[in-house]
Order: sequence, then structure tokens, then C-alpha cells
Amino acid sequence: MALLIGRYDYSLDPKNRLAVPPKYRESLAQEKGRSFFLTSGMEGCLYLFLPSQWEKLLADDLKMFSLPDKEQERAFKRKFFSEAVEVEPDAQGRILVPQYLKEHAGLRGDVLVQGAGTRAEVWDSRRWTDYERKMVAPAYKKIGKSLEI
Amino acid sequence: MALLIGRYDYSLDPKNRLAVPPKYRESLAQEKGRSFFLTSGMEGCLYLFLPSQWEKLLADDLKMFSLPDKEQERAFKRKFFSEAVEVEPDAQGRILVPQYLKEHAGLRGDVLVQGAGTRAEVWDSRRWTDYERKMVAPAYKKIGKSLEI
DNA sequence: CCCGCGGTGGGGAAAAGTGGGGAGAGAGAG
DNA sequence: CTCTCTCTCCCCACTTTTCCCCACCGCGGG
Repeated sequence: MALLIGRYDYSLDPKNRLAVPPKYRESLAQEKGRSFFLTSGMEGCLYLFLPSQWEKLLADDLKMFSLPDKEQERAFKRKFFSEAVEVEPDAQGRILVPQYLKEHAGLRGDVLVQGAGTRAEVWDSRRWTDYERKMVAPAYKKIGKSLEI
Repeated sequence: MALLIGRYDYSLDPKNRLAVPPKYRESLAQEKGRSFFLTSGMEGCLYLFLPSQWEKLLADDLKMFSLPDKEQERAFKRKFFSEAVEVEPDAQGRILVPQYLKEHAGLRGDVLVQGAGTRAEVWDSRRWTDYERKMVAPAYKKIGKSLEI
């Protein structure tokens, strides 16, 4: 399965269109569907999945969606499915970001699209800078003792 | 089977008509029937099923509605099935919401139609906001720790 | 220099969302 | 029975949004 890597600077235009890196679209072209799956992510970013990655997520984690407390299970599923959308790049390779996802990620113009292995992530540039300073850098320093690599 | 995902903002008009997202109607077009099935749902929303999803629900009857207390089970099923209606979108893609379902879901104008995987759900906007704050956020936080995503 | 590709912007056709008139069926009251 | 009111259903119509397409600009390679 294709891994998504690299970092790309784009901008969200007034019509809420966002470019997808050509390399990612290349990976998409080799898959069954013609659409990515976009949804809300942790720490205020968006997750972008290839169809195969999306399928795998459903297959693997659907087990975890099953909870003893069915009321909680419904609550979780409601968020998970309602915030996800299937997005097909236009002729220029741009996808349309729904308003509620734009708000979730606080996208305000400058946007970062970056690979995260089994998915890509979409960040507001300033939010990413903050997050990196507050979370990534300290964590990187700390976990060095326990990571092999 | 088609997964219903995404979130859409609509309004219930004075005639109790409600738009159905074009994507869902697209899924409907690929099925046998031409109608959705609408009924009362848990936590004060409405459930909207594709024909195939409705069929599956009936087929899984034993598992889906099973309760230790069979009297309770009968009570629930009576409500669930007696309140169910077959709704066919009109030329504009709207379905008609019966008065008793409108009351069940407390629909007051602004309405959310959102995917929940094996069904769609109809929520009064304010009710959803409350529900999300009280139920979804806690559930997500709890489950999120064990999910890799 | 030319050419191709990638990122961005925008116009216009098409679709989507919403509102309302009016005919017909059915229920209930007089 | 008849009248009225309500609820459906089938039209038509308007406004807004979406989406498809074309175009520009900058950069890098040939």
C-alpha cells in the first residue's frame, strides 16, 4: 500500500478549494476509487485517506467501534461518520473542503498538507507551527530514550 | 453496501418537507426501491435508511433488537416499526416528515442530515449541538486514546 | 527561449435549496 | 349530505451555491 510522505505548502482559496500534491494523486490513480476520504483529525487537523487506507481503517478499527456501552458506541460512530466526506479532485487537482471541516482545523489561508504514512494531514500553517513548538519538539527530545531509531 | 457519510445543513419548511443530500439520493438510485425508510431513532433523532439497509435491519432482527427483557423488546419494536414510514423524494429531492416524527426529533427549522454509516440521521441543529457537547466529545476523548487515528 | 507542469484565480452554466400555488383526498363537524 | 379544514402531492419559480472549464503566472528543464 502506498505511503504518503513529504510536506507541501498550499493555500485555501476563497472557494474553499485545496490543492492535493501530485504525488498523492498519483497514488490515488493506482487505486480503485477516484476520491480521497477527508475527515477531522486529532489535535485540530484534518485526515486525508486514500481509498485503500480508508477501507483498512474501517476494517481494522470497526472492531474498536464496538463497545459494551451501546450509547457511547453510537456517539462515537455519529461523529466519525458524519464528519467524513468523499472528495474527488477536480481537473486541477483540488478538493473542496466542507465548511465544518474548515472550522475544525481553523484553516485561514496558508495550509500545510503533509504525509503521515498511512494517511496525509491538513494543517493550518500557524496552528502547525504552534503545535510543533509545544508538542512535537518536547516529545521528540523526551522519547529519544525509549525509541530505538 | 453504500456507506452514508458527511454532514449537511438543511431547513424543514412550513410544509414539513426536508431535503435529502444528493449523494444519498445517488445511493438510492443504485438500489432496488425508490424510497428511503424513515423512523424514530435513539437520543431524539430520526433514522433514515436505504432500502438495502432497511432489509438488513429486518434480517438481523434477532440480533439488532434483542433485549433480556422481552416485554421491553416488544415495546421498543412496536414504536420503532409503527413509526416507520416509506418516504420517496419529490422532484426537488425532498421527503415529507410526518408530524409525529417531527415531534419525536424536536425539529424546529434548522436541521442536520448526517451520515452514520449504516444509516443517516436527522437532527434538530440545537439538539445535536447539545448532544455533541454532552455525549460525543466525552466518548471521543475516551475512545480516542486507544485508537491509533 | 520555448515548453510543460504545477499552483491559483475566476466566469458561467448547471444544480441545489427553498418557497408557494392549487388540485384532490380524507376526516370531522354541523 | 355538505361544508370546511387539513394534509398530500404535483407543479412552477426564484435565489444561491456548486462545479466545470478556461486562463494566467511562475518556475524548471530541455
